[in-house]
Amino acid sequence: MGAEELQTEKLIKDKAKKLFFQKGFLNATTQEIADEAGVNRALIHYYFRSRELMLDTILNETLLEKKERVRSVLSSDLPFRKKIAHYINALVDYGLTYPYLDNFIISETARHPDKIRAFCAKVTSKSSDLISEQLEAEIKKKKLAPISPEHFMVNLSALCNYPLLAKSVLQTIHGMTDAAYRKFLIERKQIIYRTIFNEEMPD
Amino acid sequence: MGAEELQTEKLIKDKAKKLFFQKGFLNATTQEIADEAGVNRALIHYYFRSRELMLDTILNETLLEKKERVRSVLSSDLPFRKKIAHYINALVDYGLTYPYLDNFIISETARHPDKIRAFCAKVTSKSSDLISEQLEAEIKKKKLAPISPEHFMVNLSALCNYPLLAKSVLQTIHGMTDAAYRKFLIERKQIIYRTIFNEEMPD
DNA sequence: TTTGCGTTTAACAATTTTGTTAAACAAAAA
DNA sequence: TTTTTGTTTAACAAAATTGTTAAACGCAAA
Repeated sequence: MGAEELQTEKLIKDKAKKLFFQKGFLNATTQEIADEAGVNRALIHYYFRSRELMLDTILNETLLEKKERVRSVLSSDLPFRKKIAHYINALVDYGLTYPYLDNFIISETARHPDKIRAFCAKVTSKSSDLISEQLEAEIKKKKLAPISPEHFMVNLSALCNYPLLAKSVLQTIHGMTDAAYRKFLIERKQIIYRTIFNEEMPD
Repeated sequence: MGAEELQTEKLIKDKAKKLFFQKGFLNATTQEIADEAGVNRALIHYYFRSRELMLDTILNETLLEKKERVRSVLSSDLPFRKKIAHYINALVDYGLTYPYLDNFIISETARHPDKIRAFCAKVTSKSSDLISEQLEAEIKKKKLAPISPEHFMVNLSALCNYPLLAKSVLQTIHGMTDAAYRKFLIERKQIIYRTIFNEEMPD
């Protein structure tokens, strides 16, 4: 296998990720992907056999990458609030590169419910488990109002991910440029922390 | 025009809404819609001319309906916190019937950015405007930490809508049945209110 | 009854999209 | 140089999807 193979294979995957996860073109055709990568459409079948297998491949890669980032934050031995601050940062930053990733997963799993289990095993190693002990401790110390780990994590995911998903809509409603929306999302890191903890975010 | 026409036209629209907004089949074909409605596929073209025009129609209807519900809550003369409680209720309840509506809009607007303006004009009459005065008053009275109306509304939308969008994923991660997830969503109404206001939700 | 009109269907046509294959090509090995 | 191996392309085939049309159907009015 020459170096070219790895290059073009990666090129195709990168361009596909761009179309699906960055631009949100959930129905991008093999032709559009090939055009984006500047190669012949047949190459997609040469490297991945079928459109579906290519989707599985890039989703797999991306989920594993995201999972690794998230896991390393949540399983670190930082104090609880610092850990959550890092988590918010990681989630929003990752979302800035692939804002439509969740959207893709949602529509993909709606069509192929059988794939959900496999996907979920990759996306989150039940992140609520990773923080449940520390969360309970906080609650016991009366530093936080009682809340289940599940609701706590869903709150966090929602606050971080939704504004990324809904980018085009929110941006239009509030009349923001791309730059302004980016700034809005960065601002949100603090907002989210404050919403969860009712205090300023540490750095 | 006979009563039949209105019946089948509505039947087709209802079944299409079910496929797109309830089941999340973003790529449902005209054939699938026809099958779901138990009619010949050509009827879709008879009533709506093309697949795209039908999508525009059902999305229009649904957004207007949702907008009306939301607007009537936010423009009522209830006290602020009661109003927000109603809003959370309305949003989650509506989401329970059409969990994938946002998802549909997101992917549709990603493909056809020109349509965003039209959609947004229907979905929200800048809901942040409807509450900004009351919000500022709350903040001035020190009953709430300072936050912009935009961030406040995005927080609310995120907390309400994301768990609906991500239903299949969250349900699988936490191993919930449909009934359990529904219960989880109902619970969330209180959770969301508490997350925003740090106090129990009134009824 | 039959005429007319809106509704529904089946069959067809056109387009889009995916998947296949044989040949051209390039670079390294014999 | 020739061969081999892997890469890329163009052309073709097959399938899926949308859109069109003429005819059948059902029912109400003449």
